Amino acid sequence: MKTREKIILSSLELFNERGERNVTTNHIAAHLAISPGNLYYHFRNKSDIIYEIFLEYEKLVDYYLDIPQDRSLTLEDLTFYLESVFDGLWSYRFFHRDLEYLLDSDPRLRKDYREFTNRCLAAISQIFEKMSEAGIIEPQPEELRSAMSLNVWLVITNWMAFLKTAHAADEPASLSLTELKQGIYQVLTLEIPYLTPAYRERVMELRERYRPSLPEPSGAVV
Amino acid sequence: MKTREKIILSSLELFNERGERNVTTNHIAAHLAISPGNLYYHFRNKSDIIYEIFLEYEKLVDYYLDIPQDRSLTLEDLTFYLESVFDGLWSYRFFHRDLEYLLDSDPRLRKDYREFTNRCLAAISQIFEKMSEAGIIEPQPEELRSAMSLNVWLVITNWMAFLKTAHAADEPASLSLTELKQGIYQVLTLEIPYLTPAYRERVMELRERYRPSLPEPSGAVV
DNA sequence: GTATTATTAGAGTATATACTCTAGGCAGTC
DNA sequence: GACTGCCTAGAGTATATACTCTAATAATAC
Repeated sequence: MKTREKIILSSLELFNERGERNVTTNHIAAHLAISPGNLYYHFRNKSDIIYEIFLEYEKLVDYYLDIPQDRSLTLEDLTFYLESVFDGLWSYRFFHRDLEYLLDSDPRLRKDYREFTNRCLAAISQIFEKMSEAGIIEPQPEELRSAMSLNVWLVITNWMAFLKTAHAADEPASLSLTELKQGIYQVLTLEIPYLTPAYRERVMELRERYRPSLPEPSGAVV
Repeated sequence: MKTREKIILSSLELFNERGERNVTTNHIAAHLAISPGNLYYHFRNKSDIIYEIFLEYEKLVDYYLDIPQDRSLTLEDLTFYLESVFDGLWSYRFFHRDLEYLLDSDPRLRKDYREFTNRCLAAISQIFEKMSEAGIIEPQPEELRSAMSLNVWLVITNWMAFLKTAHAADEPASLSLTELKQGIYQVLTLEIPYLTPAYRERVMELRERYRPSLPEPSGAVV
């Protein structure tokens, strides 16, 4: 593997594990057993590494959220979208953690991320539309659909932060993909009241599959 | 005003403006025109300042979310809760921005914040319960109510990050309390399907008051 | 083989950051 | 007026961090 690629992979790994703020370029070089000079031969600065990682993340999610226009959606499609999005969140989980700082330090990233968000929101809205076409949920006025899509986005992008901060374990790193996917349970909760009678039961079963196992982080009230 | 108190106020101000990560103890001292030594006479370290600020934040929100047990809730109560919570978020807006890092660097804060989250979730759930008692929303099973409460929490705590990252303006600081309160619109969106016929119209009017003015940040799809 | 280009090592640097240390001022009190 | 306790100044420090520079090595082209 090329050094450049190795740098990206290692950076992602370290960022995910320890948080971008806690990972220096020297750490990355040390982790790869290469010299700092070598790292800076391949990347002008830390921001550039992060930007490259973002481009990969963006590509992945755009790929997942490519909604077929020639056919209607099935429940399997919905499951795929949800699973994929949370897989993506997991693989690039450092990103949302320090998002604001990252966008403040790189105007390029800020612009791209803003457009990325808008694409995601449009995709979510489109999924809702096609779900109502498919008779899974009741049709909703445009305005409501777009507000709902935004809520879905907020729940998805904030679910990990919630887990990490509300988690009972004291070790911050102890977070699994399984727990992350309980976010799907939360997203499906948003859709419950809009389900058609024809699909209600099947979606509720789907949702049940992601129910947090006890002790659930949200339930335990002190 | 005592120096100690001035340090807390100035720190909060600077943290909110520039983000905790971009504000050093030296900045704080300089901003107050006191010496670093003086600052460290009053606080052992930066974490201690942040912890004190959190205690104030916690106290404020706990005060806002003190649900009266001897009477039922009105729409005015609901409005008050929503307005207050977003006021609180605004006043301590630096906090959620760097939350994960802050909790990782201070176990005391991690523990307290976890309990704080649980209290908030319990309060939201209680508000839902009392709203159904008051005939504002239809009663829901415990399980659904708790999942909904969590979604409300996720939307509330992530709304500001969304604004800051999806905002069209390039200046990161250009965010107003008014925009922040459009989060109320999003929260009320969550409740729409559960409204009773008796209250539906009034709540929809309330929601309308917080509708984002065009160009709305979420709507403009690229 | 030789010239050229791409890659790498590793020491080094300017700056920043959290925090320390010592000396001293000032207000009250006897 | 000197003692005491609280507060403050400001120079200083150890460490970290992002990044640079030079020289050497490996790969490739001719």
